[in-house]
Amino acid sequence: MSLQITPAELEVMTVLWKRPGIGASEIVDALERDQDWSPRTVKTLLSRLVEKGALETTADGRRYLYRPLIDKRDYQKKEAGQLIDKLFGGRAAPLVAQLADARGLSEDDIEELEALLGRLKQ
Amino acid sequence: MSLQITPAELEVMTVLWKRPGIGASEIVDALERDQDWSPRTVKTLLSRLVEKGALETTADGRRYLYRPLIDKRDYQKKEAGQLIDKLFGGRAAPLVAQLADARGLSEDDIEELEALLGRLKQ
DNA sequence: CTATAATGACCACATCTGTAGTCAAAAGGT
DNA sequence: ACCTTTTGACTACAGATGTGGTCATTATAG
Repeated sequence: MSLQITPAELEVMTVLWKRPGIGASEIVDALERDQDWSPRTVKTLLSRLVEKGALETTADGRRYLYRPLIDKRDYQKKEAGQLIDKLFGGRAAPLVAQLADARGLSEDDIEELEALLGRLKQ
Repeated sequence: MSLQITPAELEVMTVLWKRPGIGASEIVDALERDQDWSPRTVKTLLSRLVEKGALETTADGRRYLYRPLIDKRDYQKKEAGQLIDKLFGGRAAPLVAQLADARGLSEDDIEELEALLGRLKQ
């Protein structure tokens, strides 16, 4: 069940998580700003994602509309879990410590985390 | 400068971060418990890591001792940063929220995070 | 209607990764 | 002094990945 999504494919998923149900050309446009990919490349990534079961297509005239079949939150959870297991001994706190050290936490981050911790303590 | 370390290679790095300066056979032994790799496979990973500049070797008689050239903390920071940039819009708080949701935070985690936040607020 | 543009299907290809085999030199047991 | 074992060097090879081309069909602008 753990379909492997490569970094390049993730860029495509990110676009579709934001705007599910768009066609290939819109995806190409959306990616043009960040990536320097030919439309062919994006098409290939789309095909592979469909093949993998990460996207579904619905016909819309002569073209397809694409929609994610995997949930963004689920994917985030899986990736975050893998990271802390592989690199942080399965503990969340050291991860946050490294992040704080590497790039600092904004006031907002700190507040948000405090609120989160408050909620977790019931 | 951003030398790419693959998941398999990371297993080797993890052993060497824990016990820098050991030889190939010790590394093979250490990995035998978790991975099911032939000694040949481990050797290949070691060669590639040396080639990439992630490890250095020092001769010890007819064999090599291996030592990490990249710092574990730096690597952790880089990976954590990449994860939140790619998947969490660069914000730490949502990452922690997902982790909490996916696997829960222990009492210890919560305490540690609170202490960390306290320190960050000066 | 006809030339052009857009779209999907299929194909190509170098590099990276996982996973190991072969070989030769050196070290050690007997 | 040999045979075996250990170790490093070199080689192999399939599948994944990044990157993009060709072709045929269909829609669209004149």
